[in-house]
Amino acid sequence: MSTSKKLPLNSILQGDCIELMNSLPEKSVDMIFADPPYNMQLSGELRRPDDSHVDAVDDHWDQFESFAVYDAFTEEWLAAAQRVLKDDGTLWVIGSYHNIFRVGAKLQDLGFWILNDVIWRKTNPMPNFRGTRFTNAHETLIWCSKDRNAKGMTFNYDALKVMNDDIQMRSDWLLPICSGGERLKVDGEKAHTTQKPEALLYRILTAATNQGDVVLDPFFGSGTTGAVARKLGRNYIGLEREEKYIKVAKERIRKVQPLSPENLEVTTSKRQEPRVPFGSVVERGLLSAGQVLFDSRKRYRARVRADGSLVASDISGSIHKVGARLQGASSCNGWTFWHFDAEGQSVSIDVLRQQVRAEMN
Amino acid sequence: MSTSKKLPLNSILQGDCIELMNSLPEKSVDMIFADPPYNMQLSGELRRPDDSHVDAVDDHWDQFESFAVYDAFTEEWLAAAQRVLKDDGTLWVIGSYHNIFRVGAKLQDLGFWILNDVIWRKTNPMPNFRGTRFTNAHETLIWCSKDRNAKGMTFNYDALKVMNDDIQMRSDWLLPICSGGERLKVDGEKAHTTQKPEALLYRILTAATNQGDVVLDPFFGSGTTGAVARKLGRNYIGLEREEKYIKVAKERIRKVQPLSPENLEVTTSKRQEPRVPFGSVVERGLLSAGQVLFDSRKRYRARVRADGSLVASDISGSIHKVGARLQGASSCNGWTFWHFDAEGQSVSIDVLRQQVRAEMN
DNA sequence: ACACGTGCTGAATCCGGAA
DNA sequence: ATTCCGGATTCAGCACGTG
Repeated sequence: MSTSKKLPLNSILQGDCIELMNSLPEKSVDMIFADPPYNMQLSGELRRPDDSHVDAVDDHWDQFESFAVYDAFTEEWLAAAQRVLKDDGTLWVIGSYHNIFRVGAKLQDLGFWILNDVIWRKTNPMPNFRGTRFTNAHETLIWCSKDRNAKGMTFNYDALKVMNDDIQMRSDWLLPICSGGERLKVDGEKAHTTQKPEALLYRILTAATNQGDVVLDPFFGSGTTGAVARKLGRNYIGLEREEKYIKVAKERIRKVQPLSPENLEVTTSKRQEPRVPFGSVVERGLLSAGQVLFDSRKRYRARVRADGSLVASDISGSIHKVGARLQGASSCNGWTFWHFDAEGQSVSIDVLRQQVRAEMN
Repeated sequence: MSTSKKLPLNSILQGDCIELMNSLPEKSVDMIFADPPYNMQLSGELRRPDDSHVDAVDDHWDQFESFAVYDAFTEEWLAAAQRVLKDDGTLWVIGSYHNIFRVGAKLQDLGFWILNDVIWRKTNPMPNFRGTRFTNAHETLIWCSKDRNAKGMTFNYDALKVMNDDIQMRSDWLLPICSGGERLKVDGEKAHTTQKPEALLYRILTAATNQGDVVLDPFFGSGTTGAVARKLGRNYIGLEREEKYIKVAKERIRKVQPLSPENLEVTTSKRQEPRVPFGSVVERGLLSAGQVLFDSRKRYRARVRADGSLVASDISGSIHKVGARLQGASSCNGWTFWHFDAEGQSVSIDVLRQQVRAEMN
């Protein structure tokens, strides 16, 4: 399967994603994250109860003549994706009820093998303003391997478990939508109508790739995949048709500070009986990997890693475990033991736990 | 459209659901809940970490030769369902990633119009024993109308909102799986491998049907739909091939104590209250022509004319139109916008509407 | 500095009956 | 089938301005 073509790592290629994927060497990428057009079929405008206007996704790239046209498009890009994927690679697709059933059926038809469907539950979805439906509060992701018999796909089970309070990570993920400072703007307007939150890609890349892996995003848009890939020490290849999105994405990714390799080490195998409800704080960016924690008397120090584990000299593990080991104690409540520096102030990480709980209600 | 056939209300018909649906009069049922075979493609047996055997769904009725066979089956039962459904009826289907994408695509192809997809999040899902996937912690439901232009579907928005602490019900529902005393047993073994929890049907029937409605379940199984329908004062029709399930279901439903009608009344929408024209308020002398109305902040004024229209400077028209025009809004609820002076107190004219309604019954 | 209120916004298939 | 119009309808998060 070797090929003379070299992969255009950490760059964005402009053009049609199907042609571009077909121009890349086959079996060359470790993971594909795809956020294709949803083919929303909106009719008329929508207003909030306060009579303000809802800025809908009515971009030309989301318009298809019929299901048949959308299906043909879906089949083409999925087939191209299957070709460039390594035999042990995986594909992630995100969508809503408008398109995800069609995408899911088509990828099964092509021989992809579904590993999980994952629900992104939004903490802050747009309500149903007319009171005629349930709040459309989630989107669906499909995670699949190249075919039924594929082996060796990356799944960092233990890292995800640590990120989730030492409980096996479920198929429903609660995360906020992309808003506030994270939302890219150009001249005060949304740079892209459907920018995804970095926390979502953070979890996906942590779960299904390793350092140095190649991640392809055929619908690159504002470049969330690239930004998170760079932060997490993965290589990205972005495909995008529109010049304006490429410009925004390049600028965005340039500003990303990659985490250092030692902070990217995640829990790989059986851990030593830890109790860790700390991963979501890191995932949500309330603390970042590399941050140094210390106890209230500043006798001990430890460093945060990407999966929410701590490292101090030759010890690593959950916030509880490391706290206990350092003190020579049999147990320790890491939440109250560890502190971080916030503008000169020593603040307990328990404050962050409150914050996450508040968000999760 | 009329037919001489009478509906077999509150009974279970034995046989093939497609034939049976086609034998029922068309446009005759208000809602269909369908829990079709998931077509799980299991290979080999599954064991827990303690080496105990997992009792998997390996029933003969869940086996299909290929996606094509499953799709053909899906198309047939969906088409039959579409036929028996009233024009303002809705269909609910539940499935997992094994089948739901195929079902969703097919129902879109048949012209059903998706209203929501709903995620049933399980509080107590079976873990992934191998540590190779995310915990498969949810199932997906699709709620759809008969076609894109369907109108008048039942959705008890206000009732659901009250059920959810006065916050609009979201598309993700957290409910336990069916276990414990609710789980039907025969000779100590599960009576049916995929029995659904009554709480799930309770929410669905409360949301999308009214008392006295006819609910059809083409894959009746152990009869959860029938049990909850009876409890909630809905009529059910169950279709089931297997004698053993019918026996269990009949016995189960017989034991159900229906709730009394007054306990079944749910919060209703303002939309369902009788319309009162503003003119009748004037007609009845609750307000008289010449009276001056104003908004709550007293920024706008208008005068009532004899026919129930308002005048403000050069604008005249209904209470709604004048309110909208004055504010520069696209619409306005005149009933809540306008106030009048009653002995120094500012009173909403909506009070007068209530008065008329009270007099009307 | 901190509390509080106001305003804006987010992948949305978002009304129904009478004329 | 199309138009008109009465009148019902929103949650969480963040930015910003005021006290």
